[in-house]
Amino acid sequence: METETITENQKVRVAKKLKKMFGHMDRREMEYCPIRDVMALASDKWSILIILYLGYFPILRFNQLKKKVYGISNKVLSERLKILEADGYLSRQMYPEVPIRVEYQLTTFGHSYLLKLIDLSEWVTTYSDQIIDNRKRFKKG
Amino acid sequence: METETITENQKVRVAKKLKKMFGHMDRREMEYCPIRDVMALASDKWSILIILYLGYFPILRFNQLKKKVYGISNKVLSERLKILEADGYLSRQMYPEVPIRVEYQLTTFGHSYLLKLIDLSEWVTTYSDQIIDNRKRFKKG
DNA sequence: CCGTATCCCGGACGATACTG
DNA sequence: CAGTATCGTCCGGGATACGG
Repeated sequence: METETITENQKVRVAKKLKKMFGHMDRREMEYCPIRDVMALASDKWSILIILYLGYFPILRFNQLKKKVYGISNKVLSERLKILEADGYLSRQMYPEVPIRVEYQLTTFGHSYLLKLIDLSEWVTTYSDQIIDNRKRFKKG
Repeated sequence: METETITENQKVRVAKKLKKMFGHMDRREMEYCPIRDVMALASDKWSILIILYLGYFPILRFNQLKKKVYGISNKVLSERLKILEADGYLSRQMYPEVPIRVEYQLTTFGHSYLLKLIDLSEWVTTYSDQIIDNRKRFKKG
């Protein structure tokens, strides 16, 4: 399992993108930072899992999500859902039946984010064995 | 600023990828989860910023990084660097001069990860205004 | 200069109980 | 069923000082 080497062409494009991004970050320095204030809220382990599961199962209810996202507590799940809803990644539909029913699903915007998240997750799952291995070798030597 | 709609073709590819990923995650359920155990360690706000800065400035010393990654403390920076080094994203080169000099840079592996991270960060910076806006409207209504 | 060591605090998180 | 409320815990993370 070998990581592809980076071509010069890629390097140039990367440099350009970074330049643009850092320009963006500098301009509003101290005001707000997209990475800290936006990305961090949707790229923690819980949020990622929630979004991926909603990508896989288009509609999920609260307790279904709770079962899928193993180990999450009521409180944290409810908090995360509220944040993700507020930021526009997912929608919440409540049916005032008895017992009550609430359904969550990704918005169009959330689907767009899902694509990016899948790319990243794919990369990570592909290389996770290698990373675990790196970790072990680092510990030893 | 409109989010592109998702084509049927994309949906199918997404479903396939997710199926593969979740299969991967289920198979080792309880043993370890790539998202939790690998991705989460390299996708928190500090790690992202460290890696992006090392993408922009190929070589950085400890205190240079500390200045760039605004607000990070000695302790956290040193912890994150150790994790990122252990997992293979970056290398640490020490020159036993007086005063000592230590240089950090991305490995080839780290560059490969950087590409994915840039994609995500680009998406986020592109839509961050919209997200902030979503957030405000949610608060009001 | 590059960190580690220490101390301390606030906030994140888990568990549980409870309500509409 | 879908959460909220409450409480206790724990640890991430900030500040400072110091050692190699």
